[in-house]
Amino acid sequence: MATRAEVAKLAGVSEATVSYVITGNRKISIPVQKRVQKAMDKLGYRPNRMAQALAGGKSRVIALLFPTAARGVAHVDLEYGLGAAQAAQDLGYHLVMWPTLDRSVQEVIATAKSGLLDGVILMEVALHDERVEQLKDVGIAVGLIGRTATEFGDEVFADRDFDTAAHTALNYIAGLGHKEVAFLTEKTRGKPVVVAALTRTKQAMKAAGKLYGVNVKNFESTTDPDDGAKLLAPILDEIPKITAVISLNPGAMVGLLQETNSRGISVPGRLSLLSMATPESFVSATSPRLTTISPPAYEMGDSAARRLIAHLEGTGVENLPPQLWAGELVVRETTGPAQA
Amino acid sequence: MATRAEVAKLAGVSEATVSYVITGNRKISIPVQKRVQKAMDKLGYRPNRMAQALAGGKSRVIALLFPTAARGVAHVDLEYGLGAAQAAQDLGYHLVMWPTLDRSVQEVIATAKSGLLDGVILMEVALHDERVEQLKDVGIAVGLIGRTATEFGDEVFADRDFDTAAHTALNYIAGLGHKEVAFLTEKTRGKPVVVAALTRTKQAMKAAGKLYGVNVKNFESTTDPDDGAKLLAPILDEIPKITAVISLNPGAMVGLLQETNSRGISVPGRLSLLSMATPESFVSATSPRLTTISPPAYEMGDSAARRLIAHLEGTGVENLPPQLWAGELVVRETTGPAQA
DNA sequence: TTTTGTAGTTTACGCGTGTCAACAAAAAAC
DNA sequence: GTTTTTTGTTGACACGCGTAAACTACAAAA
Repeated sequence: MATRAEVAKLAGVSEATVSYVITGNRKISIPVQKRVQKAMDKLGYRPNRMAQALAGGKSRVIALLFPTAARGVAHVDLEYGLGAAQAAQDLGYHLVMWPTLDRSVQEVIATAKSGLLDGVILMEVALHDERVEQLKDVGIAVGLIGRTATEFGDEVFADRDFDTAAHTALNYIAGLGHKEVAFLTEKTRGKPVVVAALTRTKQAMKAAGKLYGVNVKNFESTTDPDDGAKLLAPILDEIPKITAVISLNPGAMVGLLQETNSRGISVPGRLSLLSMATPESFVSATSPRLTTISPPAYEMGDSAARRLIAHLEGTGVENLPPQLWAGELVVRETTGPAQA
Repeated sequence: MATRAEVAKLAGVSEATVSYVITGNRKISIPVQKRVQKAMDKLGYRPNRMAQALAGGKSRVIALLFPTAARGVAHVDLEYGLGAAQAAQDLGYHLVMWPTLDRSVQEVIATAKSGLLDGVILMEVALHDERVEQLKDVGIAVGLIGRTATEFGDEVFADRDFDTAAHTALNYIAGLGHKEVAFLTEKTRGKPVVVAALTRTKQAMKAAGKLYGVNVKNFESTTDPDDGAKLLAPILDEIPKITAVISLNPGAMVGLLQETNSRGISVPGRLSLLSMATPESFVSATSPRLTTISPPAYEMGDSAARRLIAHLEGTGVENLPPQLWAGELVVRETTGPAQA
């Protein structure tokens, strides 16, 4: 653990010069730069991050909040996290995992005030998310995976492109001849948190339905597969002409799929199923395998982290990955032409 | 962001006294303690973690390595992470997510030398895992989820209790009258990393098989469900008397299950299926739902983190959660009596 | 009264860095 | 040749805390 002083002595320069070589905040002549670089290499020098953070007032650490209560923690959250963590590392930052049971940000704020955190990434964002205000009020930078009601502006976020996703879904479904479609969404258990994604998708589906001449009827369920299974009968009873189900609720969707199996309802013969939020790893377990339009979670995590860090560093928004992601339609075995 | 100096002035004591009140490393009279406490509360004081780390030589930050290459990152890894992160928070530590593509620890070592990391938790541990030596050689504390070949000693780890798991599995299976069992394990794609869990489970299954009078025949597959599906025919051809499959390979298991569905092989009539490593969230997608003995990943992450931190702080190993976890047998729909 | 002891508190410094203001040397302008 | 400007480098200090060593006050022992 060599220090700056040792590097300076070995290179025959002052400590300040070593610092400026590292940060590039002052012009240093090429020969001196080389001497310093050589000395650093020889000593295996790495600046002490704690000292950097203390002197510079920035820790270059961000936190990713995992809300563990409302609907549990899904595999998709892990992908967000891995994408964000990898991006952070690429940019010289680090990402700490921050599980929260109750969506409270008190501890996060305290930790940020203690200098450990420069910023926070939130998931499962509500349309009116008080966490965002609370954090911004005390001067903590916030990045979102998802988005509040605020229109673009200077918000730092990565989110699904709900409009495009809905259009892709209904264009595909309408193309197969389906006219009556059930749209399966989530009902939060316990504390009601209206996630922004839900509202936005509902709106987008409504609009896209009109555009493609498809009747979209909304159904709700918890994320418990058993609840999804119980929904099959009501859906078919209420509107017998329904020939397709599009779901934003992966848990309920697999339950519903299982129920079709056990009741001998042909998929995709009688009913086509399209999931808008099922992670790749999950699909392999379903049979028949679900047709999906899933958001690229890893890339969204990456984008959110890069945007937050760009915001922290005050660098521009050029060369950043996209803000909105529609996700690709992957046709598998649960969708087909509507019955005549 | 009040500082120690302000607290000291408000309380009418020296800065050192404030420090000692916080750390408890010197005896301070009760009245003074109360004055200081009151001053801290009034100012909303939080010690600056960067300064603490710099002065104290400890960052109280640990990293969790996510190996993203060999078999991808599974949901179980997220649970390890959440358990470890929560434990860390409870103990005043923080856990950074550290994805690694190639199992290299060079960057981790560099970061630890820079003072940001006090220790590291490794997953997917090999019997002879060079990462452990590399880290320990440079004085970085290591905790394991899993375990190397080293017998207990002073190793810091949480691992599955393979013997108990194997006994539970075979006791249950033998009790159903099965005599010939296929044991389905993982074949690493690409770089061959022999994960310790694999070796240990094989041994345990062998021993337990003898004990319960069950013939256990080993089969290998990648974690790709399609590969698992392809294994059904060979298994039934090679040893027609096989009536049960026990799997350590969740991916292959779901593929195999799907293959029984599509080939009309009755589960559990003709073949019973028992998975030893399928996360809860995954099970809900399978139909019929898999009987499992799964390790409690959250608790194992918790245990590993607590043990690593206890090691770092030099506190004893009393009051720590268990080191070995067998996991509970959850009987669902894929196991039943052996055919006569 | 002096000495010894002890509990409680403070002084003083180090941890390793970022960066401002000052400075020397070289180049440019006059 | 002198003054001004530019370029490159450095000394000095601040960041906020932990802690060893010194010190004070006061009680107990001699």
